Amino acid sequence: MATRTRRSQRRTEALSRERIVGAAVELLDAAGEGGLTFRALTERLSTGPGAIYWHVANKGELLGAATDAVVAAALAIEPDKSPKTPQDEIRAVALGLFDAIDEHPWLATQLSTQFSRSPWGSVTARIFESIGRQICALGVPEDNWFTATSGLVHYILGAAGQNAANARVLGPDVDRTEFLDAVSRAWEELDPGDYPFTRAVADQVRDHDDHEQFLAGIDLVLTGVTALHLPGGQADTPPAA
Amino acid sequence: MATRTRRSQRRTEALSRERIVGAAVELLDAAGEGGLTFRALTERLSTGPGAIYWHVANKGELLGAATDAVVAAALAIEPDKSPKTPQDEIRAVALGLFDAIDEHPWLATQLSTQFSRSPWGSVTARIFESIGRQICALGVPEDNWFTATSGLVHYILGAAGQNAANARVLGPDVDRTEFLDAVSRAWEELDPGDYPFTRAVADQVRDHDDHEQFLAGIDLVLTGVTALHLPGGQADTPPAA
DNA sequence: ACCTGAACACCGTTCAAGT
DNA sequence: ACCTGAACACCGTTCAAGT
Repeated sequence: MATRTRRSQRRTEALSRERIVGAAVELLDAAGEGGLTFRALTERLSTGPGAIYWHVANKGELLGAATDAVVAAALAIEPDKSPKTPQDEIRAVALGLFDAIDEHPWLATQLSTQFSRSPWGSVTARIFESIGRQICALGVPEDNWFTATSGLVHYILGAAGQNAANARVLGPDVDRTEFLDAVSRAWEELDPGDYPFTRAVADQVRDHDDHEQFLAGIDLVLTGVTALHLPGGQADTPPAA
Repeated sequence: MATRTRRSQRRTEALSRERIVGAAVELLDAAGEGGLTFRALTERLSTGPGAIYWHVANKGELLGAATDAVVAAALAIEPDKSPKTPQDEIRAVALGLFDAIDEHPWLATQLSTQFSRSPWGSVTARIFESIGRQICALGVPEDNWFTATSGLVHYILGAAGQNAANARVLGPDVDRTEFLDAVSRAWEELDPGDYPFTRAVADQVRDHDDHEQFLAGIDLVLTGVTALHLPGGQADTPPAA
């Protein structure tokens, strides 16, 4: 408690939507979803709630704007190292999102919510589009475009979100290997009768690299995507009888 | 407004954790995450907040218990029609979750949260385990068990969640095809320069069957899972150069 | 046009007190 | 052991009033 937040704000600096969104991101980063409060926001910006409501419709819109800002920055990084395969392009976008969610764990929930509330609005549309284009470039037949793209996006968001959540379960400074060790031990103590699989998989958790694990999942889905339209593989012909 | 909730409660019936969880599920179903309130709960059960806190530690625990109850019911349905392939088994579990989330949309957020907060606790562990066993039965090499299983689980939760959210975007009685039509049209009106892919995929959205689409995604991942360990396919050997 | 800040209707949670 | 209900510290949001 009594954590001094910076008072550096020149109170003369004009209030703007951007400044509000920036402060919102800072609060979310510092204390998660619960940290974004109109009281905290007014204190940090040294104004009253009315001032904020003049620039922003409500808390929901503010959350959306914060999400937009962070994701847009993450997707914009990519410079133009020209010759890349569609797979590499997909991995780059996926890793960009993975790292953004890792830095801003609140993004995971927010993106899922926003993605489902209005898929064609704002950021989520850009994510869908950028993955979709590569699916298309991969030579996937048009019938499978939608399935393949949304499959990938769901995996990316889900896996990245879980990783971020794992990272924050304990304090920010807990040793990663120490934490994974604890998880692994917890799994190993499960009832052997009820959880044989989870127990067997326990040490795979212990020493896995986050990025590697994440990319392995991407490749898994990509393998499925490309295998589907090879001779003998149709969407309606499941992988085995 | 002024929606009459049932007053049928015999006030003499003893308060119990089960009865509280049951009421919580009803409130969540009726009005979503925001509908679960200690005031609403006390009214429905005709008690005070103190009584509820005697049976339940806090709101988080109550949400967890509600999630547990609903998912356990969904996974328990499966009778023993004996001979099934692992794929069929996976599809059955996936569809069970899909339908449960469709009936109780709040489950999506809740499961993701719970899944990441403590993967080894309660329901999420059971989901992971039941999918994992089939992955194992599929002959996937042990190295890929964890990746394959969590990939599938993420897809299932993500896709089911999005479907449920879509279903509730408009009122519960809006025609499905009418809604999909609106989405499709919205996509078609996107900027052709920025969103060529999304526009191209717009009519695939218009006439898709939810279950079919969902299962196609499952098969896509399953194809990847099984293809990985065929001759020539290793986890570290991405689907194309 | 932009900002102030008191006020409103909520929320989760606690706790002395009852039975 | 189980329940009551007033009270506390918080929310998001509004709005008359100022500049």
